Amino acid sequence: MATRIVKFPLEGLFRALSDRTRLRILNLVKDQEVCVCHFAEVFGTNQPKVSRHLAYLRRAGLVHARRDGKWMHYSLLKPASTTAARILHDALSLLQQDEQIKRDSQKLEKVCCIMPPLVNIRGTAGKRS
Amino acid sequence: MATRIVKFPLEGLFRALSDRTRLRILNLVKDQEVCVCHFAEVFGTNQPKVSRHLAYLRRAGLVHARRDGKWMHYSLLKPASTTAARILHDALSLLQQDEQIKRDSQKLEKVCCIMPPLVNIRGTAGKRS
DNA sequence: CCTTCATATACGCTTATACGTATGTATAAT
DNA sequence: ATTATACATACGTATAAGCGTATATGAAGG
Repeated sequence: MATRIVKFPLEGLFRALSDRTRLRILNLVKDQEVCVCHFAEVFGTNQPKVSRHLAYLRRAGLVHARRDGKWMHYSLLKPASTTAARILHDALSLLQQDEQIKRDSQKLEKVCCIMPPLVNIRGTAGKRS
Repeated sequence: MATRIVKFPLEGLFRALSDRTRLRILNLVKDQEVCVCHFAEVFGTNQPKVSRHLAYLRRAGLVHARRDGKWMHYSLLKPASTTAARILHDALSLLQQDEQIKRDSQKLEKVCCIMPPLVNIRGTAGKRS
């Protein structure tokens, strides 16, 4: 909890939403928990980049992190303010018109099916469901 | 028209809304035309700062500038996208809960009454203090 | 033309963002 | 205990924001 991002809720919310990667993340966690490796997989980018944006969103209070063994699962956290929540909701619904966002959603669907939390089905069978 | 700000509408909109001064400007032009000197007066800040943020909002397509002799009057320009327009509307309505924003609106009301566009009624009536 | 007023932009500076790469940390497996 | 995995953070760097001050531009008026 070192650095605080939002001094006044609204600027903070908008700044959090002013980055493409963060919008893409929020879109993926819109209605499901997603783990870090899946973001990186879907976006085709490196893990630290994803982690940094996730940390940003965490500090902004927009996502929640849940540890599950070695994995971290992120989910959407609705803002306390109902209007802020509405803005976020509107933003996410408007995003659905974007091609890249649509592709992301489709990719996530595939990736999640192919490898549940991750491709860790090592020795044992479906460790993860 | 030199620099373009918005590559993808949504990030651009959010970035435009991620600054306190710009939110304050948008609040004031929410339902009336306002000239530059009034922004500076209400915010108690210098004119270049206001002009720069107005230029930003102009490039982002959020405000419209109308020249009237020496004065420039700015007004709100609804985004083409209806959802973007809704986000902007929601943002502005949520802003009404902010104390500084409320004070701004009140100040503008006074300032506008005291000096129409500006103290430019020169020969005719009272100047301005 | 020269001045004044209203506004816009240029300049120099400081701070904030975003990034890739490298390293740290926590959990789990061997 | 050592190693591997999943993730977080530190570091260095490049670029963008935002600011105050100075200056340019454009409209009116003398």
